[in-house]
Amino acid sequence: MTSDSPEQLTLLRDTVRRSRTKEPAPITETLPVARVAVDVSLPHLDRPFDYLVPEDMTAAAQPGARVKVRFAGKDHDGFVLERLEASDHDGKLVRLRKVVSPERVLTPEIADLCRAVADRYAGVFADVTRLAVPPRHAKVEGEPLRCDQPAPPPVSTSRSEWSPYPTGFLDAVSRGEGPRAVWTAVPGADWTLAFAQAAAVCAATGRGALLLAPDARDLERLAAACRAVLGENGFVTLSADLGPTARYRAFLAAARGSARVVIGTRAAAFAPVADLGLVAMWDDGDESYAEPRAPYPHAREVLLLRAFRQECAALLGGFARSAEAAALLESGFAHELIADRKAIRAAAPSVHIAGESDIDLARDPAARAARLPHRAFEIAREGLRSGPVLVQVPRAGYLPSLVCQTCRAPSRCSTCGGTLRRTGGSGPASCSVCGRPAADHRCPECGDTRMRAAIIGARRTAEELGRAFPGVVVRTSGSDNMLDVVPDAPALVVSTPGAEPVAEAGYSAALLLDTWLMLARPDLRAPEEAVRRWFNAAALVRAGGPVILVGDPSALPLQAIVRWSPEGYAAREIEERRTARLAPAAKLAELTGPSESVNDLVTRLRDLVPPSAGLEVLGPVDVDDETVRAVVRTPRAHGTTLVRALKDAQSARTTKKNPGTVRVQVDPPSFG
DNA sequence: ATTCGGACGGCC
DNA sequence: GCCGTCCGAATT
Repeated sequence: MTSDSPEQLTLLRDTVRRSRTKEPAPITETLPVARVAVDVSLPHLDRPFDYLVPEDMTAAAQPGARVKVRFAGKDHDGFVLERLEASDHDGKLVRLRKVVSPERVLTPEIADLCRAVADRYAGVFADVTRLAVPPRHAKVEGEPLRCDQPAPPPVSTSRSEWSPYPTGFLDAVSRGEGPRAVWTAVPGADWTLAFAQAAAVCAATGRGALLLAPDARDLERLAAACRAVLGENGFVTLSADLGPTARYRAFLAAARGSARVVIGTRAAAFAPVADLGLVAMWDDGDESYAEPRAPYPHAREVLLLRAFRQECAALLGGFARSAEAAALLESGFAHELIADRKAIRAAAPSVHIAGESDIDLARDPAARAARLPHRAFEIAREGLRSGPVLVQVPRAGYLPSLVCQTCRAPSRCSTCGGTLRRTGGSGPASCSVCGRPAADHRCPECGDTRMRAAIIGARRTAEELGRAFPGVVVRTSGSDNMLDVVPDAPALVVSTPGAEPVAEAGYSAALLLDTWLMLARPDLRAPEEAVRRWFNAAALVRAGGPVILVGDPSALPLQAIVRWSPEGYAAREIEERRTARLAPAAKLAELTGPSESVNDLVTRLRDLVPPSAGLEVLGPVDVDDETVRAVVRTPRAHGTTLVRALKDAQSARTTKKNPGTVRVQVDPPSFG
């Protein structure tokens, strides 16, 4: 056993003496105050608190560091926001209990962003930081830093995915400016390559880029494009389904500035990219961008807040256009980035509508069972000669429609011909179009009066198609078994919306079945959502290839696809939202909770919002036995007033300890 | 006199 | 939300 050195003994004696006599470590002399965001999600405590920094913590307790502090008699986590000479707090300050890690995980830019997001959604800072900063994994912090990447290879402009579009946006990015654009991609475009190239242009100016994809599969494709354009080490992927360890590792790589380009899904909207020059998002209408945890921020809004605050470039890309994106164009916040009509027409598929009534006329019984009109059947057969054919089928359980018990012909309303459905479980059947109850239904094909739920789903459709096209390979892709890519060979690819694999050389044709089912969902956004999914599916078809939409030829959402006019549809959609006074034309919030609590909040809100803001209260209506929901709204121009008042009303409730909690959801992603 | 509980105010 | 304190009422 070796004896301790004199220095160690002195240090040990000093520490022992201090702990025995409870003598505290002295407070540091330089910037002795730490302003801390304490992890409490109470609205009335949603502000920083000041603590004293002991000498031995001063090096580690830098802005962004995770700390433990005593708050209201309990230990809480928190983040150092800044270090100060002195506090403006009148009472006496307490010291930090410890610095959990010196890693600066909540950088000043992200702290500023979290505050802005909290304010935008009437939420609290602590809730947002929980979304922005992943849980710590101590082991990862000790790992050696990944070596710095070589400069990204220059982008070859000749093979640029951006060649069909005006050059203004990328030119501005390359000059280090912050242009903001809504990019409507030409059908068939490889957006992943376009995103990677835009990131490369940004990275070449020495700034960072953040690219978001809606789901893991698209993210993997984006990663492949980034590998090709930026190199293996030219970017880092950040996504919740990496698992906690890998996620924290990727997060740290960004926070430490060793990754200039970050790609990811929803949660990566908060990624601490150093010196941010570009934020980009593909298909902003995809519902997976909506965060399900309080305060329910949408990744699109998070990116736009970032772009605005850091004056960086922003790009919202898609084959379709969301109403929100259209609103950004209207307000002048962003400009349109779109190819000329000629280029679009040259790249677009040839889209036609086949009426549902044609299904009954289909000669082939197998085609009829698969709900294929004769024309769709012909198109598929023709398409199968030269490559894969995509068949999009709405997910099972969208709406249970009814078919004849024996012959499986769709059961139709005797008055208007609409499809029959059962509204609740085993309730009476009624028409989904005119609502009349189907009292004395009789099948026109076989005379049977009995009906049963149509099994609508990709698997069943695949079976029926297999029978209709004997000898043809049938593949299915759905949320549970997603195909990423299909080879350039004849096959029927049956997919639920959003799960469509890309085809190596494009699909030779596509059939979009049961379009009415997607339009009939009881959500005011159903048409916009359906249109987005049809554009996304149809964009996978080769230029000029046939696309058949099975549905009502007079329906405007279907006609938008035929004319390939995402911008026209979005403009019309936003006009409708304006007349209906819905988001984004109005500012709207949903208040959910116990009846008394919601009523209390609404009463307070009425007191806090000046009459000039034009507050409207709809409801409350019962959700279940315990819960009610009210909707409040103002014209968009008074949105900030409404949201601030919601936060103040919530604060007043928690200060006064009024019972019950009310969930406040600003701009709910679905409505109706 | 002592203990218990419920309401209330503050949280650095 | 949680803790500490204060006050009144019940308990010995």
